[in-house]
Amino acid sequence: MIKSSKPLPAASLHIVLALLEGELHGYALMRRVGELSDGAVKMGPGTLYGTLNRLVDDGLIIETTDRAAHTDTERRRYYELTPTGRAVALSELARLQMLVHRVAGHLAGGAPA
Amino acid sequence: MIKSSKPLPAASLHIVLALLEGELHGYALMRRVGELSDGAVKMGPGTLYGTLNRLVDDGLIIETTDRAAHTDTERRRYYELTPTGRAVALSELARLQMLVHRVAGHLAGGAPA
DNA sequence: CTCTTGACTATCGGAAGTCGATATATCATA
DNA sequence: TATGATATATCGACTTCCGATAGTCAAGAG
Repeated sequence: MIKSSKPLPAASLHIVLALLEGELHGYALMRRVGELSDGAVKMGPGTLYGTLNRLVDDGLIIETTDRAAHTDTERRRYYELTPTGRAVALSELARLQMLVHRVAGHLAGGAPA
Repeated sequence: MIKSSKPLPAASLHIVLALLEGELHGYALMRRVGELSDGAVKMGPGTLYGTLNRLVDDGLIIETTDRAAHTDTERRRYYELTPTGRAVALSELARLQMLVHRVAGHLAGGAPA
């Protein structure tokens, strides 16, 4: 099996998970990340924009140029997952699912792994 | 309403989740955290022991003195959750469950929350 | 007995990641 | 015109993470 790279840092993780639902711009991403955890996770601009650039550099997301082009007055920058980014997001999701399932399962029934 | 504090950093999170299953010593914790994610998360000693001390300082875990006392030759230091720590762990687990559920649900059917 | 290996705790320093404050600009509403 | 939400961006300080390193102890190999 292909050795998957290390888990994404928290901010990157939340961003790619949010982007599984479709392209978003930075500010919307900030809100969405908060919504997905009922406000438990609050990502400020300092974290957001730096992380966004890192994700672009790492090839996990790209800025969707079409959208930016198609309105003149648009300040928003939309981002979407690359195929790689999507794979990473799904892999991270699976990791979380497994973690949650195992811990919760252990609590419920004391069922062995 | 009790203002829930910020999400735990990754290492702390994994440690308290692992300790929901019962007390463990540092080295076992290292292994368990890896097991819970099929090796995806690898916590080295540098991360482990610093984090452990921070969690003790924050009152989320305590060293279980009884176990250490009851064998002479025991080098191991066992840790368990405090009531606060347990509450935090469960709250973090719930947060992850919600996140995973929402993202996965959206993928599956586009089903609304 | 000695040598190696694995269990186990521990610390250090640098790198990476996070956060709040701040800045700037647009737009809607009052 | 002034307030507040939208929207992007950067800075510096702080927190967190990680690999390397080090040391002790016990068990098994030679």
